[in-house]
Amino acid sequence: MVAMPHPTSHAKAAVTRDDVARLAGVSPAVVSYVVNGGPRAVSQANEAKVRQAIKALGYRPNAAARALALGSSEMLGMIVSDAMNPFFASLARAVENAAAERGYTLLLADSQASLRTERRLIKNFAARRVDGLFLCSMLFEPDLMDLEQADIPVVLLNHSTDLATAGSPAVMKHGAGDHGSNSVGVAFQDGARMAVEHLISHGHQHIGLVMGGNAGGDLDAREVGWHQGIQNAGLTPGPIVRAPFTREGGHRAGQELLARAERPTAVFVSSDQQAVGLLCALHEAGLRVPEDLAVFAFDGSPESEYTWPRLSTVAQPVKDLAQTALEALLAPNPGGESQTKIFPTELVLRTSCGCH
Amino acid sequence: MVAMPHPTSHAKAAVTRDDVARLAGVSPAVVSYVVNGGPRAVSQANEAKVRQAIKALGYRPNAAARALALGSSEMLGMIVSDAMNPFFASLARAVENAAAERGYTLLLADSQASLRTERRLIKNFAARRVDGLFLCSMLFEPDLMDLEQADIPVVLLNHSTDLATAGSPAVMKHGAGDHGSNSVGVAFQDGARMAVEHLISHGHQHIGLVMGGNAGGDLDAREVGWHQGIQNAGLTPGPIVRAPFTREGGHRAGQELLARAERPTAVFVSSDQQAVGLLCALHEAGLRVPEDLAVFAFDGSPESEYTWPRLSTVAQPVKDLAQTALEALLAPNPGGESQTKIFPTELVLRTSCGCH
DNA sequence: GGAGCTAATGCAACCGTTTCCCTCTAAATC
DNA sequence: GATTTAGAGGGAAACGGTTGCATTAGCTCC
Repeated sequence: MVAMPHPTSHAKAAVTRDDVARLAGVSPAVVSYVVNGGPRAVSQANEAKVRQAIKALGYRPNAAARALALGSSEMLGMIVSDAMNPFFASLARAVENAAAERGYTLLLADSQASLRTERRLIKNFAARRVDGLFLCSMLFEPDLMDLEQADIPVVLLNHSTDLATAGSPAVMKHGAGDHGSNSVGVAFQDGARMAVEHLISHGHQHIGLVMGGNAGGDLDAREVGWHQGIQNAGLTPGPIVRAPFTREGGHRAGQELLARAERPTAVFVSSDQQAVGLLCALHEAGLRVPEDLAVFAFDGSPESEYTWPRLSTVAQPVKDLAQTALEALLAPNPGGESQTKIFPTELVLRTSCGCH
Repeated sequence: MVAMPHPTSHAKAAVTRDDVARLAGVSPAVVSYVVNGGPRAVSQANEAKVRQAIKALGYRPNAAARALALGSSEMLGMIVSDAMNPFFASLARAVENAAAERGYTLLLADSQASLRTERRLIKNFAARRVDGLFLCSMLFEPDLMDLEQADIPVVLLNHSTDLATAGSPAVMKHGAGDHGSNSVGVAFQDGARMAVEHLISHGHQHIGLVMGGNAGGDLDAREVGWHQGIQNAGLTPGPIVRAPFTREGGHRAGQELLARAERPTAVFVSSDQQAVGLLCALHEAGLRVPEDLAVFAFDGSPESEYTWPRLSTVAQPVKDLAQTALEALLAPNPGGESQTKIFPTELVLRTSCGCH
């Protein structure tokens, strides 16, 4: 009787570079040169033999070994506070595409609005030696110790430390006083102000605000912009309702707004997602949008497009954001000083504000 | 003048296990034992010294080296066809949470409904030696060659190869004739049938269908269920409109539906996302939901909750799906034969169907 | 007091690549 | 024809962990 391999032992050892070398009749180094278009040239004859062996064996280089030797994982991390939010999802997609173009794999993680989770994820990414990290934190001063120690560059995405900046892509240089990481964002304040000005151009005099709360307790630039737009027009601010950055938050904000003694004729809402919830609450109360209450949202996420009515919103240039953030991450600034890049927003006029 | 380190040379080499060992005055092996609660015991005195050294140096084990030595990356991959779809986003979150509980990091990738991208991602995951892969492919027979060669287990998620199966979590054993990977899904057909039966219980006799198209060209089980529900009641099927699984697709489907000569009094829609677009089109045409046209959707994603009117939908048990898929991936079936686990769905009754 | 045991630890091989450095061959130059 | 030179390829040292095996010290038990 012939010795048979154990039936369940289908654990074929992975094909390694040495196997390829053996089959091709060359040294392991040559295989590496071929695979990477390596630092040294290889004769055409050998290159062909190697490629053939690779295909025959189904060889696939081990990324872990490569990362170890190279000191680079060719992975980038990204942490968002809510991956289920269509805006973050679209931002993540843009970043992933940009990264893929440069040969990087994006590790997307969702902190689920929890600081503990965020910290755990940062540690995890640091251990995995990602080559860089995009952070859409809720905190303005996230805990970057682990990253710094591991010497991993970070760019803060969608952070609005912006002070009134007008015009096109602004660049601000910071000193060493800052937390020392680059950040890329949009002009929250400008965008909000423009939205309010647009509502005013529709004749609204009494404009409320539905504002999400950030964990830091800092004043959100969108709120400042809203206020500014109203004051510039010599009007008095309408009611402010604070609620989480969720559909449910927006819904509750809507109910609360309607319970107030005096109802505004228009509201600016700090995110599309909240606006969706708000619209729902408005309809439930039998109100017409925009006739009884006009709505202007913020983000320009895909979900703003097919609500009822369709949401007018302040769109963030997601692709530019992603592209710029990637560049900032891959080419860390020379002087060691951190930069903040701020993009302008664009008004997307649909029906919820009264247009059309 | 004292020699100074070059100002830009802040490239502090990463702290390694050997550094820790040196500082703690023990051998590198002991450090490993402490970090992993390793295979061997360590004296309390030394453990304390090591932990202190780790903290002092900010040591963080290199995951690549660990993966290389261990032969396991402790990463799981997941590919979805559209990460911006709130349903997939919620599924991914559930999977990520389940994986994190077991110490795995989830690599989420978005094939963006492109087969070429899907193939590229699979190759990438195979190279990274993920310990397993969740696949929400659009194809019924995705190209798993790369995975098989790399001996990476796969589970197909949200695939509905289901033949009419009733009742609670069903398990079907397949022979070797199948593609040989496990799959976990929900009873699409049952769910759709239940939705139709519910619409019929509201008195509807003329029920249409808005159906997404899958790439495979196979008949979607939801369509079968819709048909079955109608036939069981002795009714004749309403119009069928086919459109992509997107909001825009749903919107166009709505316009097309209204352009038909005879309008149904209710529709079953194959996904929440399409239903959102459909609602928008209906409102634009001045129709009332559910009075003029009742709508029943499918998925139970978070976005169904705050539409106007709120969507009645067939909810998929996302958490169970994720949990089960993870277990199937981590504990590959013994006999080598693949299993298919199917979960029942649940009707979430809101207002779009006529309830409340 | 020596054999035998256990607990704690150190040594070194291995995981699969990348790449430096050296050797070897063959062609080009004088 | 000898010497230089470039082009190709091989050997082997990292990279930073894990872990089997050997070693040591400190016991107990006869």
